[in-house]
Amino acid sequence: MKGKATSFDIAHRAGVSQSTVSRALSNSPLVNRETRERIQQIAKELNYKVDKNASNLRKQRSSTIALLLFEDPSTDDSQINPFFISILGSITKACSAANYDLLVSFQNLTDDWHAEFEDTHKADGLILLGYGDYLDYEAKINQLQEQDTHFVRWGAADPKYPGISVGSNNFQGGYVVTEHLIAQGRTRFAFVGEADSHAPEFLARFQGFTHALTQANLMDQYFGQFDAIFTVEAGMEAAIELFAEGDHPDAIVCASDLIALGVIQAMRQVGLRCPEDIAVTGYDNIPIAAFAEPALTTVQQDTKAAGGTLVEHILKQINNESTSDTLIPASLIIRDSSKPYSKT
Amino acid sequence: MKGKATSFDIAHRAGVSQSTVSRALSNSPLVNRETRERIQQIAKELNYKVDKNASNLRKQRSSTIALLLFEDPSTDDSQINPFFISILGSITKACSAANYDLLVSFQNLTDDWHAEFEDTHKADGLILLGYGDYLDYEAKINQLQEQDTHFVRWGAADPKYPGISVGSNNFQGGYVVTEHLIAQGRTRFAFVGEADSHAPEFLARFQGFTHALTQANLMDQYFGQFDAIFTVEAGMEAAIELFAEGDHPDAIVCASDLIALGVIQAMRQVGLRCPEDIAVTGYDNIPIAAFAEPALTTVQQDTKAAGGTLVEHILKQINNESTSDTLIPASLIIRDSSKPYSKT
DNA sequence: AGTCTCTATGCAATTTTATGCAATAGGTGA
DNA sequence: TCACCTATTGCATAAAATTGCATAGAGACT
Repeated sequence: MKGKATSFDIAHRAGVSQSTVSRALSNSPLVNRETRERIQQIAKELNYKVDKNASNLRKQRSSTIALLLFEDPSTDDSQINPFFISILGSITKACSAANYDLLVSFQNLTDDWHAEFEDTHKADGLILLGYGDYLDYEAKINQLQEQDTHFVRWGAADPKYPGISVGSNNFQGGYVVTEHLIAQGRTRFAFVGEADSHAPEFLARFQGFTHALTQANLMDQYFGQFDAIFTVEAGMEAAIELFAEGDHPDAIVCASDLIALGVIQAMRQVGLRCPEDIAVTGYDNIPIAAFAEPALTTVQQDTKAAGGTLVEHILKQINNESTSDTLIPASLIIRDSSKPYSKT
Repeated sequence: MKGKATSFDIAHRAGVSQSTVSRALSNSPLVNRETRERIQQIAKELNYKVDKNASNLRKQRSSTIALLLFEDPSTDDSQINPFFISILGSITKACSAANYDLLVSFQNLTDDWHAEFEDTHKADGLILLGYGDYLDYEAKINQLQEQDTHFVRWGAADPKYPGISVGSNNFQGGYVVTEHLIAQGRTRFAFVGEADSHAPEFLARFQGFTHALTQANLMDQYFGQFDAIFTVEAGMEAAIELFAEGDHPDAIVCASDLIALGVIQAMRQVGLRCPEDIAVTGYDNIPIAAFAEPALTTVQQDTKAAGGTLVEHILKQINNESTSDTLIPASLIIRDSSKPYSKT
């Protein structure tokens, strides 16, 4: 047999028309059960698979969604934020559960990605993943909206950007972990992590943090906030800067696990013990967190729900159902690094 | 304007035929420069993009490659092997550099993925990523070969499987790290990591390890090999088993960084110091390795070259050029966890 | 018997682009 | 002037599937 079999080949063998084959293979009730089974049998024998391009062209939909991952161009491939990886896993699974394919693209920011996927009919919708704030990001999001492209952003709802977003409740996460430390008897707090509009996630965690302190009347003992991007290295540097002040806090809330590990590393270098001298908490619950020394108290984002919700929202948009911004609750994971004084 | 513009719309505006538009947009020398520029100008104004499905259908190729990631189904989404993630990054970049799209799919092993992509014309070729040894894996690889599907496997060349493979030189990696430890004065070695056909990568590292020991005449002092899958937890458990023997080695070569971190953790629990009592090495150079306590000596696989080479091989196959198995050299990264006795 | 209904199937149009072949125009050389 | 060449453009078709509409045949009811 030359080349792949087409629906015409099957039609010929089954002695029916090609349209009947098409219907039979999509389990249409319009075709008699016996005929349908016979056709499906022949299709199996010939190893027939429907041609996605022809099918998509006719149907004017691709059953594919595109995942665009925006990363700080300064970080190299191996430095991809572990949280995004985890969410990528759950997105692929949610897609395949819905019988959608997934196109993945790491964007560098110069491309005209805004038209690259839906306009070409490569994908029916876009998932935008990454920490916001890029060159032209806002302008391109606006253009997506104008073009009626289906898209969902990962991140907090933000009036600056149009369209729907799905995000983790970073405010609540920052709040509960701080509340936990307060309950453990800590009183003098510092926060390590950028807390400005360039990193809205970190900012929200910081705001949850200060909200908890304010509620507990601990703002008068507040030690300060120290910038750090999401790496171990940045955490170490920030901690060194923090300790340079002579005095030190008794609890450090970090905006990510990697930062926390860096902070603990720096503490070890200056002879401070965790949690005896300073309790330290992270954020993300990366695989290593449970096995760090000490085991790291952290906040876990529900990546499974995140991926599933993102896909769900995109599918709803494709089907012209309405959606709205969604916040996914985060959960506190208590380990040794936040143990109270009394336990030492 | 209703719907997206097609090449007919442009033809109409430009007062030429649709075929001329098609040629002009692909920069064909068959069309007059002035006409071509006029057409491209109009296309830009109308925000026209070629319909990928129609184009693919006509051309009978998709300019897409599919990445199939096989993972142990027992691990959850967040446990994806960091090495694969890193390679994923370089694959996406290599693809976009070659103007190919990338479909990503995490396979559970029951699907008939072997026909799911190229037979449907969703992709022109397949990259198979993951540790081998799955249900029906061999049978399906054979079927791919029979169907003349273009594919490249990640992993060592293995006569059991047909087709081309690209892999990291794990034998050499295991060899150089062991050689390094020997040069540091270590003599009594243990290996932690599975070393059987279920984990061919680990096995090759182990074989490089024993080769170095044999060459240095240290096999009579060989302490033993202890099974562990690639997690921190498995490393801890293996180490506990190892220490249960009463005696201990002075160097432990681990099959992955996470295992090594688990081993160091277990050492700390039984009061053994690294590197003073036992030198420990990892494999993969994950982001945390440089900041572990002590900083971990490890072997780095060149993921950038890996992704690029995988893509290159697939593209060659698609263009009917010949390719052959490729081994990518690994490089040793020396840090504190392998310091010699004398330094203590 | 005539008509009506219902089911199953076939026919033909449609989706958009790429491309082999034909055609046209304008110029050149004999 | 005719034949021919070259450069450009248009025509028609093919790629493989989906789907609205038409219709054949069977059975039912009047």
